Amino acid sequence: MIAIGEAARASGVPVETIRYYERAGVVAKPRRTASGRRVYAPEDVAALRFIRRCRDLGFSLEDAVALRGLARDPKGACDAAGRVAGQHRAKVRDKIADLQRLDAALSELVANCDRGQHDCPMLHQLMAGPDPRAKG
Amino acid sequence: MIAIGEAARASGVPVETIRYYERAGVVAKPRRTASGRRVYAPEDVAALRFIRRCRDLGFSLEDAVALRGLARDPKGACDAAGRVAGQHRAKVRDKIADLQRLDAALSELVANCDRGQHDCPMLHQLMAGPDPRAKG
DNA sequence: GTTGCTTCTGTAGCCACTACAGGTTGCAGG
DNA sequence: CCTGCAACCTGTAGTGGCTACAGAAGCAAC
Repeated sequence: MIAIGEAARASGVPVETIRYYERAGVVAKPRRTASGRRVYAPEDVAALRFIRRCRDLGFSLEDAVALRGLARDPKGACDAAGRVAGQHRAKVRDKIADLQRLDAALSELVANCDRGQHDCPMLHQLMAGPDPRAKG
Repeated sequence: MIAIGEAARASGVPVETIRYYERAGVVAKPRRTASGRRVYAPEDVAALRFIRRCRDLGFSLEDAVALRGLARDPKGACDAAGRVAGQHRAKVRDKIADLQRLDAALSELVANCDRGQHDCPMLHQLMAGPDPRAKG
């Protein structure tokens, strides 16, 4: 039974974020002392740590809550968890691909730059580049 | 001299976003008709298109505004623009690296999953994984 | 004149926090 | 017992870059 500051240290979740999680319904409301201070049991700390690990892996809070639910459920949780993680990984890979396209486009633009030219080819490209329809 | 809807079509920036850009000081306030409707000149549309291309390349609005300023300035703009773009590309690459680490971690976790096991190794890992100090 | 599209202002919501302001509690030292 | 200070409390506003309304008004065509 520890205070919020110690729970923060033990879970790796900042104090303000713990309170935010409580407000947002991500974790259960902990008990309080007579004076109104939050008091955390070991399982509350475990929940916070679980959420933090999910967040470190890029899962949304919604996914994190779902995974936490699955972790309690002994039946068929592995399949479901695998599906959640698989979908998340697919999104991560999509984003990597997007960023790699961005990197390539930026590299092409920057390549002809920074040589002190009169007319900047990058700025020219930005002014006259792809038309609105070709957005992708 | 066109209305906002046509400016949106011509620039590829949605109407609501154009108004948001105006509020946020990203683009200059356009003239108005007697009844208060916004009226856009070709150079206003060009500015919107410029901002949109910057956004498509992942630049922040702040960078987009800076680049637009440089595009007007004939002196030394290329160097400065190259620096802005170079820094942005570095951030993009950092993010790619982050996401690739995420992808690897997720792949490892998912690998032993989705086989209908009794105890899900991924959920176990999330419950007992890296401690709060080893956050990176 | 009336239908229906466009435009107007203003505000709230998204995500996941983060950072206050302004007050209370708890504990240690003197 | 008093002082001082850290930790805690609630509530609210801000971040970025939109997006989505509500409710009113203008404008063109039939």
